[in-house]
Amino acid sequence: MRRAKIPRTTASRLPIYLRTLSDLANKEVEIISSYDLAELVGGNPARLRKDLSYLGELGTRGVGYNISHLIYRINKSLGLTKRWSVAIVGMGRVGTALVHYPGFKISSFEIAALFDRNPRKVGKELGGLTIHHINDLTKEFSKVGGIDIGIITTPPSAAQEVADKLIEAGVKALMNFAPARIDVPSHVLKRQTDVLLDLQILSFYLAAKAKKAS
Amino acid sequence: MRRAKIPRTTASRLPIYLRTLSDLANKEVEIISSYDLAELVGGNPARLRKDLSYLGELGTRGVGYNISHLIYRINKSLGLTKRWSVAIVGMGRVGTALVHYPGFKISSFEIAALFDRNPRKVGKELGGLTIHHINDLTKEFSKVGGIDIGIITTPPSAAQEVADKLIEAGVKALMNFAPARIDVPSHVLKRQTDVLLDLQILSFYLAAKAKKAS
DNA sequence: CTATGTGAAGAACTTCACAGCT
DNA sequence: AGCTGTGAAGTTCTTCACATAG
Repeated sequence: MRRAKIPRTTASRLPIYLRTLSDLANKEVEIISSYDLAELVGGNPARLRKDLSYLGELGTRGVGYNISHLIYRINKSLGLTKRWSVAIVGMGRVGTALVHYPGFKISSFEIAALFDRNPRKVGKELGGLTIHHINDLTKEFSKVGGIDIGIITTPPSAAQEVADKLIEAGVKALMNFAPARIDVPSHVLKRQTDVLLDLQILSFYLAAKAKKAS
Repeated sequence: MRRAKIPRTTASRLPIYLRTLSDLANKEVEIISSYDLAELVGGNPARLRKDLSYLGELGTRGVGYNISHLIYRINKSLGLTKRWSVAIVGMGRVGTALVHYPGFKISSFEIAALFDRNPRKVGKELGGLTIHHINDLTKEFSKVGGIDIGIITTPPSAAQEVADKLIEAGVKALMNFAPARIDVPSHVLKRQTDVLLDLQILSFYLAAKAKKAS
């Protein structure tokens, strides 16, 4: 009865499907075919159907997919029916931008604690939360009943140290915005985000295209 | 004489190699083996060698790779020997954070123009640049001699409109930070960045692990 | 007749394992 | 002897094409 496990490539596309489907739901669309949805998300309809088939038989032959049902099932597969607690460390411009990111409000992710090393920032309020000192990480974590995900928005030089502290305090996953590689034990999940790396990939394709044209 | 074209997966790893190699160069390391470098970037040494082999025969058998030579060649393959002009549209928290991101200073990307729609922001200075009104996009572009890459940091509702304007003004690539899908003609490159999508992917693996443990 | 679900074919990527240089 | 470069094997992902269901 249990389905084969979801491939990594599929998992990374599910959030994109989810966003597009939510947009459609807001426009009161109820049903969509794999062809139309593939067009919207950019991809091949067969791949889309196969992706969705990993979650179960969600469509109706001859008709298409019921959007709200699809949203429900993707949410479930992504583990978004649970609420995840998030802590942000580093209240510079990036950390502050994250706190004010409106997307969080309607998401499954709840920003539950903020930290910084700078004594001038500690004690200040931001988005309804008080900024605490990094050294109080463990203490504050237990106050809010544990943190699932740590987001690192410190300067690169502090990233590894902060990662170690977050892991010691019990986070299960890290999202690193600092432009520095961090090492984590294998039981901790990690994702790295960096504008510069993304721009460099763009540059690669830009340069390739320029060369082909010449 | 010409090498086979570089696979997409390789292209997306080259920036990571580049960062690690630069760190090593700063520590005065001169030579590294595929084994040691693979360990640092996280990956299989054979894959690393194959990746690098697409750029040419860069190593010395029995010895390893010369780091500064490798940096030079990766830079070249990524098109980073050229300078790319970047415009940022949307001077909210994310746009502002980008302007102050120190990584740009030593990169091949030069922020050449800033735009916003809000009349209260237009005319202000930010990181040595004046913020212009979106309607002056084309005018300002020609002043700075053209823009290669447009970065969108507006609210989602404005993203498509801004994308259209940027493309009309001649950008060849877009990087979209707004949590909205944008449509671009096939001759324009596009990359999407969104914390929420990344967190949802993390959530998927977190949930999968939790299920396995139970 | 329409659109899904999916084996099977095909393409892309990874890893192995060893020949080939230094 | 040591480490790269790379065919070949192995794995994963994508796309095709059609049986199947409504």
